[in-house]
This record gives sequence, C-alpha cells and structure tokens, in this order.
Amino acid sequence: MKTERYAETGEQDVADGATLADAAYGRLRRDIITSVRAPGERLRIEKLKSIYQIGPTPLREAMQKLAQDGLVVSEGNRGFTVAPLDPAEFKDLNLARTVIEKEALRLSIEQGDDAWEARVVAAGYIMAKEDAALMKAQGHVPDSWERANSGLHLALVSACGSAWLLKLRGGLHDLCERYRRASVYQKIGARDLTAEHAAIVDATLARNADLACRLIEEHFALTASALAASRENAGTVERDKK
Amino acid sequence: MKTERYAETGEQDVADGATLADAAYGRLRRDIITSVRAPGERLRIEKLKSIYQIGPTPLREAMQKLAQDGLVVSEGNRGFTVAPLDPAEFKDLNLARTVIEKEALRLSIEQGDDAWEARVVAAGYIMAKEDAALMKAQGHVPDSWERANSGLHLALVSACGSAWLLKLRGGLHDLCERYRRASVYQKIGARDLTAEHAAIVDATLARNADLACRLIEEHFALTASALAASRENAGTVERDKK
DNA sequence: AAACCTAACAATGTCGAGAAAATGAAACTC
DNA sequence: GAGTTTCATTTTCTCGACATTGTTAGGTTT
Repeated sequence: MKTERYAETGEQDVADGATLADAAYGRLRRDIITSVRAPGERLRIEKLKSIYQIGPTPLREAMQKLAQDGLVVSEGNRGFTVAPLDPAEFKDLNLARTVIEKEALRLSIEQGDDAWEARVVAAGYIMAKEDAALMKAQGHVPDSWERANSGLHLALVSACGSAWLLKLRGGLHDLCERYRRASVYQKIGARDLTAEHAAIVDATLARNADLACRLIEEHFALTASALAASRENAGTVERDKK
Repeated sequence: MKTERYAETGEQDVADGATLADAAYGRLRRDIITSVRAPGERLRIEKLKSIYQIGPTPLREAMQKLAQDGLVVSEGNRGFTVAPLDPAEFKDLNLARTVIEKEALRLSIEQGDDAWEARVVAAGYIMAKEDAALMKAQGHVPDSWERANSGLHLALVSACGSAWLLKLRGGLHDLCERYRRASVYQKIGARDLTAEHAAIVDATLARNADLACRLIEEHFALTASALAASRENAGTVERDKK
C-alpha cells in the first residue's frame, strides 16, 4: 500500500484507498486543489467515469464527501461543480484558519516534547532550502515548495494534542492551498519568506507562544493580501469546461 | 417545502431535501444526534433501506457525508457504524468548539447590529423560560430546551460575519449535543443555568467581549465536567445492536 | 496449540432501466 | 416584438439485481 502523498490531510491513503470511493475521493481532491479541475467546472459523472475509470456509485460518494469539505458544490438536481474561487470567501477562510492555527500552535508550544522539536527543526530545514530555491528561480511555485510549506506548518502544530483542531486545520489548509495555487504569485519575491519562516520556527522553539502566534497571524495576513493584490490583474475565473 | 428543523446546522432543509440522499442524510443525522441510533450500532444498508424506505445508493451517499462529519465511522470493507462516544474525544471536541465559539462571539459583539441584538434578546427570553421549566421539572431534558439552547448560542454568534466560522461551529455544536443528550444529566439541578445564560446575554448586549468570552468558556467547561462526572456511574457504551 | 484452508457472509462496485427534474427551443399570446 | 407557455431533450437521480472482492469464523492439518 503505497502512500503517494498529495496535499497534506494525512488522514487518507490518498488516491489508493482501500475502496474505490476513497480512491476517487483522494484523486479528485488532489485534482481540485491543484486546479487540474478548474473552479466552476461541471463535474459530470459520465465524464469522470471515463477519466478515472471508476463507476458512478463510488464517484457519487466521493462527490458527496468533497461537497461536505467545501471543495465541490452540490446543487439540487443539477449535479456537481467545482467550488468557485471567491475573494471574499478566501478572506473568511483565512480568518477561520488563523483562529484555529494560532490556538493549535499555542497548545503545541505548551505541550510539545523533544520529538516535536526535532520535527519542527527538520521541517524548518527543508523549508529554508525550498524558500531559497524559490527566491532564486522566480516564477512557478513547485510542488516541492508546497509540500515543504504544508509540512512545516503541520509540524508546528503537530503537538497540540487535539485531533479535532488538527482535522479542522487540515481541511482549511487544503482549501486555502487551492486559492494559493490558483493565483499568480507575482509578488512572491517581494516577501522574505525565508525570514518569515525562520522567525516563526525560532519563536516556537523558544516556546514564546505569544510571539509565535503573532508571527503566524502576520504570515497568513501577508499571504492573503498578496493574493488579493494579484487578483486585480486576473479576474475571478468561473469557466464551464465542456 | 416545509423546514422541519432538527438539530441546528441550518444548512440543509433537513429530512426533506431536494434529493433522497439529502433527506436520508438529514434523517440519519438527527437520529444519531438524538441517540435514536445508539453509539457503536452497525448501520447496515439493507436494514436502513427498510427503515427509511430509501434505496441503497442515496443511503450510501448519506453515510459518506456523515462519516465526513464524524458522526459515523466508515471502516474499510466492513461497513458503517455510529461513531462511539469517547470521553476523551468529548474533551477534545469541547476544546475546539470553545476556541471557535469564543472568536465568533467576539466578532459578533464587534459587528452586531440592532437586528442581531433583537435576535439575542428574543433567544434569551425563550431560553430563560426553558431553563425555568427545566429546573422545576427535574429529570428528562426536553427537545424544546435543546432547541432553545441551540437557538441562543446560534443567535449570539450569528453576527460574526464569517460563514466558515459558523459552519465549523455548527458541526462541532451538533457533535457536542449528541454527547449531552446521551448522558444522564443528573446534576443539572446543581447548576443555575438561568443565571449562566442571563450573564452571557447581558455581557454580550453590553458589548463586553472579554467578559462574554470568559463566561462562554466557563459555561462550556461546566457542561463538560458535569458530563464527565455523570459518566462515572454509567460506563461508556459501545453496543452492537443486531 | 498454531497455522492454514475453506466456506459462508457482508460489503463494494457495476450495469441498465426508469422516474423526476431542469434546460432549451418552438409556438403562442398580448 | 416581448414575454409567456408548452413541449421535447437532456441530465440527474434512484432503484434493483448481480458480480466481485474482502472479511470472518470454523474446522482441519501439522
């Protein structure tokens, strides 16, 4: 049973679950987050059947789960569509995410043990490398950077001890990641991501909860405003792929 | 299209959605929250088919959504069961819920308008009556009290302006309500619920966010400890209904 | 007693048919 | 000509039967 790794919600074995419904869920989830399936795109079962080589029953079950996640919109008797990207929703999403992430980080700093510190250090090390590579080679944000970023933020909160906080956080993280990946990221060079991440890691390892929470909040806010700015050029997309 | 009202998550039209899958979801959800379906109970599609008079396809879709909510556990190729009641999970649940509810309350107090104040006053009025009735007639907690309680807490946070905070809050509220309804509530008389609720309403209307949040936190903590205490008599249930 | 095999059972997935609803086009009315 | 109604087409949703796969328990063998 290979663990292919896609987004981050480490709950499912992803794209290879025990049942076809789980597999469909994982693959569709990844495809939606990475914008392989565009926002607003209609998700007709017949079409998906041939794309993923999976029957209609597991596909429908996967859609219902995705709708519950907020990645897919289920309209009465009009089928399913990929959830649209709405700047207002992202602002809201970011707010909720910040609330949860800050609390989880605070708890992690309170309760984290040596193994947790090691995880944070390791994730921070990877992140620093990816940040450096990103700032050198401007332009496209590679998957490896997204993985490192998810990994670092997950490591930071991984000792919070609350399965539910982590679950909620994971869902919100994935939703936000979709917004991030869909945007152009033109101003990513203007930020010193390496410094931002390093500051968060340092404050965390120093067990300075107040500072770490403040930094995380600013970190998220900066991403949000960068996203809002980059949207001024490209309007919100709401296509209908045939 | 009658809006039958069940728990509180006002998202679905409940038990009467446009599609049978939605209807099944709403009815099962209500039945699980109200402990009509006992924790740990196996949910065999064949059985549910005859109970709810709905085919297997929409039933399975409903189960997947419920599994996503955390009300149902989906095990590999071994079908579905009602999620067990685990004291440790309730503690965790309560923690996450408190975090979100406090933030939503704070935002509501910041942004709430006159209509919101009116909603809080109205919900507080109903709640006071139900609290009084409950303390007089000890024992069973009626549905009308649960409705009033849900209504009050929803009214309090309803002006927070964040759809996602409200959505997350709703899900956690329902999960917590199941724990509450499943427990014996023997010590409910020891608490002056009327006073607790009144204090929260007063602090909220006075726009005293810090006090209101503190009171809400205590309110939830008291419920949690009362629940933990009442469990000492009756052990955790994990039945297997044939 | 432990490991293995086998048979019964349960869950999952596929398929095709049919009902209900939505969409779009044509005809009709004002 | 604008707006509405009617009708046909398409799509979604649902059902039931069946095939497949996985799980479990009991019995056999070593």
